[in-house]
Amino acid sequence: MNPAAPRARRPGRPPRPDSAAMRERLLDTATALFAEQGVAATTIAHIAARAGVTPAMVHYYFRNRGQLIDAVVDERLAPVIAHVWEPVPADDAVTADPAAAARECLVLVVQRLAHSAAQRPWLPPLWLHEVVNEAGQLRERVLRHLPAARLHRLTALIEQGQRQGVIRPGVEPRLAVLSILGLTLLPLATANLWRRLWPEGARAIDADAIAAHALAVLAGGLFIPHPPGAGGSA
Amino acid sequence: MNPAAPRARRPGRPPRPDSAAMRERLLDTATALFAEQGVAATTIAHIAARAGVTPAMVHYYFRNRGQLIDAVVDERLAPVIAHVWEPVPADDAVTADPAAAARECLVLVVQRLAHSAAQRPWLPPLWLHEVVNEAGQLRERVLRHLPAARLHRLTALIEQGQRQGVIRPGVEPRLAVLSILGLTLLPLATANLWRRLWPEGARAIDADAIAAHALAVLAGGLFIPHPPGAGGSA
Amino acid sequence: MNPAAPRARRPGRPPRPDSAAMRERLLDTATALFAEQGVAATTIAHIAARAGVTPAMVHYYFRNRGQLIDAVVDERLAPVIAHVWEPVPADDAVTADPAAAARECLVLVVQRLAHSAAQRPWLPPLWLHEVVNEAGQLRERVLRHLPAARLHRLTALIEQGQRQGVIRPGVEPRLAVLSILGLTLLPLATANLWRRLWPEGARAIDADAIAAHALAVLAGGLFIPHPPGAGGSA
Amino acid sequence: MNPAAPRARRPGRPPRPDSAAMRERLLDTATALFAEQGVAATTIAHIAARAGVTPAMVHYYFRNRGQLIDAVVDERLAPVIAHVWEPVPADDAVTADPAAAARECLVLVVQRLAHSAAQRPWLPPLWLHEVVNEAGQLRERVLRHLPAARLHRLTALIEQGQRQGVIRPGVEPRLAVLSILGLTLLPLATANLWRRLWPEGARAIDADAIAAHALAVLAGGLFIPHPPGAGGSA
DNA sequence: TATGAATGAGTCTTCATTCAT
DNA sequence: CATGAATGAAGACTCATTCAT
Repeated sequence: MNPAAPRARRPGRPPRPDSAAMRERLLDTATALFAEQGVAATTIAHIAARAGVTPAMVHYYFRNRGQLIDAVVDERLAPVIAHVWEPVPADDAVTADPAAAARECLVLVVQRLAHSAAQRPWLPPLWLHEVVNEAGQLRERVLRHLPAARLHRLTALIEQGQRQGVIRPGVEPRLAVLSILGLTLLPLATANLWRRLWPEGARAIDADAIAAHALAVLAGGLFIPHPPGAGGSA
Repeated sequence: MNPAAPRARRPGRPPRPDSAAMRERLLDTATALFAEQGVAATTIAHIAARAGVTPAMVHYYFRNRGQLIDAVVDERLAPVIAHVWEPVPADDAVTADPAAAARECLVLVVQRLAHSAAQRPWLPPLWLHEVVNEAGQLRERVLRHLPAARLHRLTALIEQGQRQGVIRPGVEPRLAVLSILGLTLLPLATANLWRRLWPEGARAIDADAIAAHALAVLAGGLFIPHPPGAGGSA
Repeated sequence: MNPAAPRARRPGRPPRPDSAAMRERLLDTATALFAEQGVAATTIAHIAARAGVTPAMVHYYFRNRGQLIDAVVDERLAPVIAHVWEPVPADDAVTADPAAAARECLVLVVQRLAHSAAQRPWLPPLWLHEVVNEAGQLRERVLRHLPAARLHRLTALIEQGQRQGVIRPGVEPRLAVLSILGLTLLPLATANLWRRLWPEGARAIDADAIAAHALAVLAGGLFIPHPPGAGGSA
Repeated sequence: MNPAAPRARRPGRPPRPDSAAMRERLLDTATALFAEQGVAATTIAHIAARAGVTPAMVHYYFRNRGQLIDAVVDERLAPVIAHVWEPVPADDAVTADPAAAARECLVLVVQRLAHSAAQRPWLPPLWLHEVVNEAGQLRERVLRHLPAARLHRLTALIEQGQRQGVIRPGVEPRLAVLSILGLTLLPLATANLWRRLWPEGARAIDADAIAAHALAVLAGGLFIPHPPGAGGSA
């Protein structure tokens, strides 16, 4: 992350900056721009300009636009996805207390998500872009990297907990995963947008705060049940 | 060099009825395509082709790309935004039971959101696009239409409720609005994407189901507090 | 053929020169350049420049390079091919004197070929290019326009004549068609090249001379049989 | 600014044996590709790829594209041209029977041509390409290697024969050379193209067959003069 | 009201070529 | 001897926009 260094060189001819490093740099630049502007709106020339190289060089490292996008997915997005969902077991082992297991996964996933996003500012916007945009250029490529087994597992845990009566009946288990994403990625992606709506002086809302809020809502909702006897919600 | 001048219609007199209908048609087409493909990826030619007219005609009705986008925001997005948040009072009147008021607003907003989205499939994707995309072409224009006062009001209600001890302490009031959006728009926008992940036969997840789930989570979280009377969650 | 006219206009904005005429002009220009430089070496920009328009306009009339090439084949080459070979009957009717019929066809075809080439200087080079170049960009497209039935017919006539003993035994009927082309197109295509090899003052070799020479050779070869009555040659 | 200077090998000393072999290999590859695809359509990268080396290496052996083309002409085409026309004497010695001399040359030239082409499949297409293409990249370079004296000599022989009344009057002496080329190179270059037009089973037309046919036509034309007393042809 | 014709600017991509190693 | 890295120039093609009709 020392963007100045490579460019501070004499205009003449910079020393060969170790090919692999250049590749990584281009990949970082592309990922960041994809997140900032959207994939469709990001041209090769943009990426090259920000990385301080010629457009032809981007083609030199990534034969064409499609392969550049592939590389971003495979080498940037996929690893994070794998990391975030890793706490959810992929197998179908029977569990005595599925709700407890689910809650545990949930906490870890949300924390990893928030942590990853804090380090990789491109993650939330890029994800929302692709999850959302029907014609998103990363969508199909990202889908191949979704840990379907783990997502199913988490859904199943919640379903079982619901049958045991420890997961709220109004909850739709299949939406649980989306709720996690919605409660974390959307705030993370728009943090500096919504900040405008509140007085500047206010305490900032960082990734930890977002994770805490998401976990609080997921765990117990916004409202505290009416003291004695009263049920939960609408 | 004021390119609009020579052919500008006088502002008062709208084109004849047919013409107005055509305008609406183009606007609908543009909105739909923006939602499907993203604004950046949608060309004037696309819109014209789908509407069965020439590209030149799109320019005839909307002097240029920018004004077309403006029109989409002003005449399609803005009204829905206004409608959805209308249940939240814009004034700062003091309320005895802010949490109850918040809960009421919340229910209505989520329902209106789900209902609007059910009728306007372009709403969720378009919204997520703009909220998210740092350089989204609708972003700034949409921001001008956000009912800041109402959003502040809802936030304030929750804040007050929290001070009264009836809103869960872990909750960050300023994220409440985002939680609403995240729990509804994300599932709505990706309904047919996530559907792929679950067996086909399963009960479909429609707008009502999404609203119900969102409300359940917002109201009481996923989990039912263990022993009767005991506190909520972590 | 008044290339100056359309371009003599004020640089400002030429009147709309009747779209169909413009298309023809571009087609002519493309055909000429293809013949002069080869298809592969002719860029859209070349064509546009020579026609005095912008490259974008060539794309306006011919969606892309492929369709431009198609148009050249379909609207320029194909008609000439059809015209040249029209004298050869396409059917398989039995003929009493096949050699006489063949000779008749041959004369007409060579004359039409020479005549067409005289009017369309692009014909010989373009043809040789495509017939020859294994990867010629017109090749496959031209092949679809070859009057296979007529070519077969001419071959058959010569074969029959050969069986009757009135066509020289050394002749390979299937090469007859190629001999026609070789004896006419090659000289036609290279007229101004070979001209350099001979003194300038000499009598020019025009299309008629080439046709006459080709017919003489085809009919009786270069040499006159030695003694009256004796056989032909080696 | 003489880019060649810094690395130019001294002209005298060739690189070591291996290196010379590589040069030959590259030359062969280039020649073959030029014939297959045309010079304009053949990139350095193509040549390198087929030869299994890097594009940079092609530049290493042939400073630039132009010199590679020069080498192809000088080291591949020129020797064949010289060999083919060698039977025609270059001097202007007086001959008693010019027609007989011409016929002798003709037979040898056609045979050498066919034989050379059989061994070097690139010869006919490459030749036709260059002879034909007004802007052919080999044209000017090949012209310098044409044995003008010999071609003139052959033309002169035929002219003399014609004055002696033993060469058919319809024949144009200056087209004789072209007739030779047209009757051999065109069939040779398009053998496998025209093959498609005839039933697969038929006897193949190889270089010998083409030579025989060409000689038959050149010697006596297609048709056998009408038996008694009759003159030649049309 | 509507559109066909036309274009400048910009996109992705390829290619010949150079140079340090 | 050989090549990976890098680039300027150019090619095909697209697009928003204009304008005369």
